[in-house]
Parts: sequence; structure tokens; C-alpha cells
Amino acid sequence: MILDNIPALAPQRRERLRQMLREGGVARVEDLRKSLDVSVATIRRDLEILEEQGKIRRVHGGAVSMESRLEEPVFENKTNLAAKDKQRIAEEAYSLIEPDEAIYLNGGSTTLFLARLLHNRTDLTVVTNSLQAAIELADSGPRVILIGGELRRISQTMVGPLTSAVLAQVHVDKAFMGTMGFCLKNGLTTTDPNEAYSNEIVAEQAGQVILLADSSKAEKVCFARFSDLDNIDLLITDQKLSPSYAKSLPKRGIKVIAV
Amino acid sequence: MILDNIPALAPQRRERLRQMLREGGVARVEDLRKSLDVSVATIRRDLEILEEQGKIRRVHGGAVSMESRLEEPVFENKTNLAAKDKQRIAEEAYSLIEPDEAIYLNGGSTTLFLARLLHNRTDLTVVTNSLQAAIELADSGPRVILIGGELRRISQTMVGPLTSAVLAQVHVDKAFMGTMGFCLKNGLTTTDPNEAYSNEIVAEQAGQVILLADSSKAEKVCFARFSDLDNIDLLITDQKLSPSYAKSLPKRGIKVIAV
DNA sequence: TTGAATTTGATCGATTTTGAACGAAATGCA
DNA sequence: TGCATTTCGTTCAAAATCGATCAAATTCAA
Repeated sequence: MILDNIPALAPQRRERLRQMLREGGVARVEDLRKSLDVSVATIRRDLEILEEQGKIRRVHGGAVSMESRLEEPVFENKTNLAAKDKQRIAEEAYSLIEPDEAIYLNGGSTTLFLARLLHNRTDLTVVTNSLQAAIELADSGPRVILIGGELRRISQTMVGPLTSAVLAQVHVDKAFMGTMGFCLKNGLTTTDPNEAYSNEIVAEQAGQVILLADSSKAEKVCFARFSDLDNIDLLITDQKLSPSYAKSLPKRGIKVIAV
Repeated sequence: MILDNIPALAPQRRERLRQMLREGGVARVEDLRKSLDVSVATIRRDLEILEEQGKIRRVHGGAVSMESRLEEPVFENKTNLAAKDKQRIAEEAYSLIEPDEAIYLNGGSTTLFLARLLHNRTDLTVVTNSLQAAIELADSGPRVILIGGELRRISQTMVGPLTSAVLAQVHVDKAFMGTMGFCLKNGLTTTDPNEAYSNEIVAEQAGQVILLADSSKAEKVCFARFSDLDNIDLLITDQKLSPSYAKSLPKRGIKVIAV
């Protein structure tokens, strides 16, 4: 623990507030006050400033963090089983990438795992609608082409009609796609039609479509459909996929790799 | 441990200040005074100088180091140079934004300051090619449209021919543009032709073009030109712009606001 | 050494930050 | 619904910090 006899500088204190809120997601004013050893008035003023900066949102009794922790629960928890599956799926996907290829990554945590493996691959071109993937590769790595469009905050992806403008002008060898659900009857589905729109364009144009989906996605159906299952060339999933189901996919022309 | 009875020379002392701040991240004026055995007035003067150089940021009670102990970021970050001027310029620019407008922000530190003021403006639509601006607004704020294109790492912006695909489909009321240099004869210039390309498209299409440029940019000329000075409707700059120069601009049809 | 220019330290009014007080608003409970 | 409790926003005063000013000290150049 920290024992500041001297009061911390205001920005320091606000940074700690921000962090505490980020970690817990929410916090009450009273708890924050006790942790930082200042008056509630100061806490309130700090929260007001952080709200002004868009970092948090104030609610009665405390505040909630507004910073996207979409993937953090997955990433921080290395012991998390789902995270391990996703990591393995991403590694398997990585092994399929050949030199100098152009690949597509859509939004989602599995494809973000894959993006994290690409820092040394300056030979590649990565086309993506995932802001987080672009951020991950913003410092170094392959050539990054982020397709334009409207930012969908909940998924941190670029979506909407504007995406087609860029997608129409590029071609990728392999599209690595995450999805909310895949299903023999209903194909690939996701929650948001705008999201589905760009996925659909990519799935049709890509040289090869490779689905990255852990077994929990099997036979899940969401609102917006973006592709037939037949469009898929390869599914990389984990070993918890039921064997009978796994056997039915090759009959539809889909190769399956279970890692 | 330390026995400087001999008073350190001013540059040495400032270097020590810089180091102490870098090590601790932050420090209060009083502690620095005790460490260096000079008066608070001297500390304050030194901090002022270091702030001007962008090495630190002064806050009430002390200062925060702006130099990461980790590696230097690969992209150039001029956010800390003339930060006060840029903040004021951004605030003036903000006051010009009317409800429900669509605005454009290009890359650069001044426009990033402006982006930071927009967190509450959910009425706006922000079109930008700046990855950092998009990140700033990724969690809350206006509607964000990031134009597609290739990521130029050094400026963290989306550039290249693909940008025109999206830009052709949107219209903004006001374009707030940063630049590397503006010049009566050579117009607006920046270092990279790809960067210039998208700037040029925006400057031609926008309802109003508002140049955000601190006075150090005056009469600077860089490699790639992207607009005549006559395209500009308004220049927001700081008061260090030479009065004679400031007077010559209105003759070219450019309103000048010096903050 | 002398004198000008710069740097430093001290002073003091102005500004900022903080904590406490209190009425207003929101929440929980009967 | 009505009432008790908690939380919020505002106001105010105290404390800390800041910026401006000026005189003393130091440095530099002749």
C-alpha cells in the first residue's frame, strides 16, 4: 500500500481514480474517498473532470468507467479457458499465413489475438475494420489498412455503408473472420446488421474465408446474417466441438481444424 | 550522498530537474526545492522553461514528466510542444462549432487537442483520418467516422488513395486542419504527399476550412502542398504571429483569430 | 575594477485547490 | 404514497500555490 503523508498531485490522484474505476468497472464515492484519503468534495470534483474527459460516467452514488474494456477480461485472464482456446485458434490461424499475403481481420477477440501475433510480419498487408487491431499494430508490424466507416462503439469496429467504398478497392488472399454464431441452417450471424454488412462483402470477395470460432459459437444464431456456411473454406475451432457436428461440416465443403 | 555546496549551473540544474521528474513521473515544487536547495521561484522558472520545451507539464503544486521511461514512441508526438498555445487554439476552434454539425479533423497535435474537447458533444459528427483522434473518441462522444486508408505510422493517420473513397461520400460543414507550414506564396504544405492528398480533397469539399496553426508554422514550407492559402476561410493562431504578417492575411480573404 | 546584463531570492496580491456546511434531489423502505 | 436516509451540487472560507515585481547577488565583458 502507499502511505502519502504528502498529498498527491491532483493529476496523479485523478489517474488513480481512473484506474480504480477501470479495474472495478464501477465504484462508489465513499470507497474512493477512503482509498485516496481526501474529502468527498474533491472526489466529486475529480469525477466531474474525468467525466468531462469522457473517461467515466457519473451515476448516483459513484461512477462507472467508460473506457472500453472489451477484450481486457479475455486478455488479462491468461488462465481463462476461453482465452486459451482463442489463443490456440489464433496460433493455428497464424501458421496458415504465407509470406507477403494480404489478409483481412474483422472485429472480435479471436482475431485480435491473431493481430497480436503479427508484429514481426512486415511482409504482410492487414486489412481490418477493427479499431483495436489497428491500435495493436499501430506501432509496428505489417502494412495496416483500416477500412473507413462509422465507429461502432460497442464492438470498436468500423461499420456501415461507407465501408464498402474501401472494401471494393482491395482484395485479400485470406479473410480471418470471427463471428457471434455459426449454424448449419442459418450460416454466419452477428448481432448488428451494420457489422454484418461489411463482413458479407469481405466473405464474398476474399480468396479464402477462414472462420475463427471457439466451440461455444456452434449453432448459435444471432440477428444479422452475413454469410452462408458454404462460403467458408476452413473452420478453426477448439476440441470441445461435438464430434458428430464436426463431422457434418466437411460434407458441406468446410475443412475443420480443432486445436 | 549528494553534496553540492557548489551551486549548480542553471542548465545542469534544469537537467537534474528533468531527470528527477522522469524518474518519479511527478514531483511537487516543494520537494524539488529541497532537493536542489534553491528557492521556489527558481524552481518555478526552471519548470516554466522545461514546459516550453515540452519535457514536462506543469500542474498546480508541481509538475508531471512528459517523457516516458519506456522507449520513445515510434510516431512523432508534438503534443507537448507549445501545448498551451495549441490548447487555446483548440478552445477557440471549439467555440465555432455549432450544434449538429459535421466537422473534419486531420492529423496533428492541435486537432487532437480539439478532439479532446468533444466528449460531451454527442450531437456532432466527426470525420477524421487521425487514428489518435478516433482513439480519443472511441469510448464516448460524437459520432466518429474514420476514413479508410493505409496507416502512416509516423503520423498515425490514414492516408493514400483509398481515403478518397470515403471522402467522396461525405460532406462536412467545417474542416479543422492542422498543417506543417503555411505560407503566402506556397500555401499549405506538409511533409508527406499521401497526407497532402487527403487534406487536399477535404479542403476542396468542406463548407468552411479553418486552419489551426500556431505561429511557428508561419512561412514554413514543406515538401507536399495541399492547398492554396485562398482556400482557407479562417486562421486560428497564437499571438506570437508577427502583426505585419497577421495584417497581410485579411487581404487574401483570410480572417485571423489570434488567441 | 567597473558597469551592464542576467540570475536569483523574497515579497505580496491573485488564483487555485480543498474541505466543510447546508439545502435540494435522489434513493430505499414501509 | 410518504418518510427517512443517502447523495448531490453549491457556496464559502481557509490553505496552498502561483505569477508579477523588485532588489540583491552573480556573471560577463570591457
